[in-house]
Amino acid sequence: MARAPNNKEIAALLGAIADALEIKAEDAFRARAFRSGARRVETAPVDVATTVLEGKLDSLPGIGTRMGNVIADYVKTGASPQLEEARAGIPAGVFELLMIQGVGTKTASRLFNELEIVDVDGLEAAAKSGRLRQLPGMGPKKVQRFQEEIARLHERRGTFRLGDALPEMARLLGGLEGATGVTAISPAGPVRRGAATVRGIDIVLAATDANAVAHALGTLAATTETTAELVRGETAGGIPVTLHLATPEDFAVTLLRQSGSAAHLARLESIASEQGIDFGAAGPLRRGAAAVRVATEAELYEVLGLQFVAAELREDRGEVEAARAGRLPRLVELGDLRGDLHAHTRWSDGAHTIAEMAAAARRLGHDYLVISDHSQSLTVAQGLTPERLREQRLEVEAVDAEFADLRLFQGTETDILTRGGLDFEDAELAELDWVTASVHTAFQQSREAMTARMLTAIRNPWADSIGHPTGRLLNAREGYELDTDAVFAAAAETGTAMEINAMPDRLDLSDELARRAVEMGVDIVINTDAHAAEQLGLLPYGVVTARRAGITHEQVVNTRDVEALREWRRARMAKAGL
DNA sequence: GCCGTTTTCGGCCCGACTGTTTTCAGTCG
Repeated sequence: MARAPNNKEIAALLGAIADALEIKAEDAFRARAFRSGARRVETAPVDVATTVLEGKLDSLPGIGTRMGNVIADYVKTGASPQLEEARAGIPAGVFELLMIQGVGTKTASRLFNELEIVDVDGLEAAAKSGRLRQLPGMGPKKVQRFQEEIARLHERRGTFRLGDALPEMARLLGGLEGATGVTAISPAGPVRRGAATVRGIDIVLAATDANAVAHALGTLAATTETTAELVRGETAGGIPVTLHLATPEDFAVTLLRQSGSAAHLARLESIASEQGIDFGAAGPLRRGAAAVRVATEAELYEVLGLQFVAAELREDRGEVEAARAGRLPRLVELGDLRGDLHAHTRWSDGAHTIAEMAAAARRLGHDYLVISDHSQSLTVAQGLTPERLREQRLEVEAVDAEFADLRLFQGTETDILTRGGLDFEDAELAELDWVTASVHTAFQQSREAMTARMLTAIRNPWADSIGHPTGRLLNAREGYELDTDAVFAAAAETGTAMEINAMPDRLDLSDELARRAVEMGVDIVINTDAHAAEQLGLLPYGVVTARRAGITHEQVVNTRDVEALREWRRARMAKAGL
């Protein structure tokens, strides 16, 4: 590991050891110690790697000498002999079973020990054959749920989150741009379009020498194939990489072709053919025998009689028609955002202090930052009681006074309770500058119950916005069942904003739901939900999602400056009768 | 494995929810 693992990664290690120990079921208390250690590390108010290396274990309750050594080994070498030891004797596929929602270590252990199931495929077969029902406690609903979950697992096999692919893309671009003979380089494919999950990384290069490019890629990733037109490889994290080579003359058209999507390109092709232009599979566009040369993608769209279509829009969701009619809007850009309305601190489950978060927001050039820690019902995140909320206000005000050019506001990310109530009294909410309301519990409620719960929250006059409205975790958990149209209709009526949560493991609202929301007249907020200072820098993921939804800066509440933001809120409250 | 001692062992233990039960086991945030 090039850099020291962060708390989340260390927590994942301790959790993985706990998994292995629980599956072995030899010493439940030892397993529990690792489990609680993982939890403590995840919510530790300090950088655990540093703390352990400095020998300051005393400041980490639940982490003793032995677990300290586990962490130290991992931090120093990037590997964990203790994890290997704990896993010894259990097939790797058994741990894959834990990725299925509803399968914990107890079930995985029984599947392995009693049914000799060693991987997801084995579980699928046992579910299908009915053999699974032999296990006591394994009723029809569980079997059906497992089958649904396995189907989802198959779907996302080979897909990677944008949050994992984009940093790799940036690293590759940096390493390739100086390679011999490379005169132009650009991101392409679904990563360029900002898709929430992708199957690979595509890059287009104007380059003369495929072998030189392959050599350069070899220093950055494992190269697997080289031809005159492309070089393939795979990153250390297993993400397939394709480098598409073009001549300098054909760079723009190759970039367009390799940026996709297939559906968007098919629409362009048919427009081109109306004009007697052959799109072709490679090389320049042709009109009859003559090559149609274009220097940029913008020129290419112009030749076709279209406005330039931003890469994020190229999904054939009406953008071609809009481009033809000259109706494409100017999409929201990162530079339009003036602040972040959703961030956590050590007061609940964040890693940094209010002052550290404020300093990071200032470095990003934000005009304002809302401190929005969890509310008391979320005990696992050390949510704030009304008393602690009042105490926190003093600290927010004190830190705010230290920053001349950043306004610090106190908000909350209040839980939406199971019946839709918020986790603070009206009088307490009235003291806050911004209220985000989010669902964190009882995800399994029926569609009707969840929709009613959400509508109640939206109609609460104190709720300014709904955080991560569907609760999805990319490649990990489906969102809860929800009638999103009913939710958006209510939000449009009350003026409650819907969040595009920029956390790369959420991107919630999705691009498609965000598009639907603005069509229905809902205002959008783009927030990071940062739990650490560096995560305040994740706003671009939210912006790209908003752009895919065709959203403009007017539709995003936090493109407003402090005064206009206050005005937006006053207007919303007035409408709510406050 | 951690902790706190009645100081080197013995106790440790989230709560809501679901599905399968008929009083509870397992999962999960």
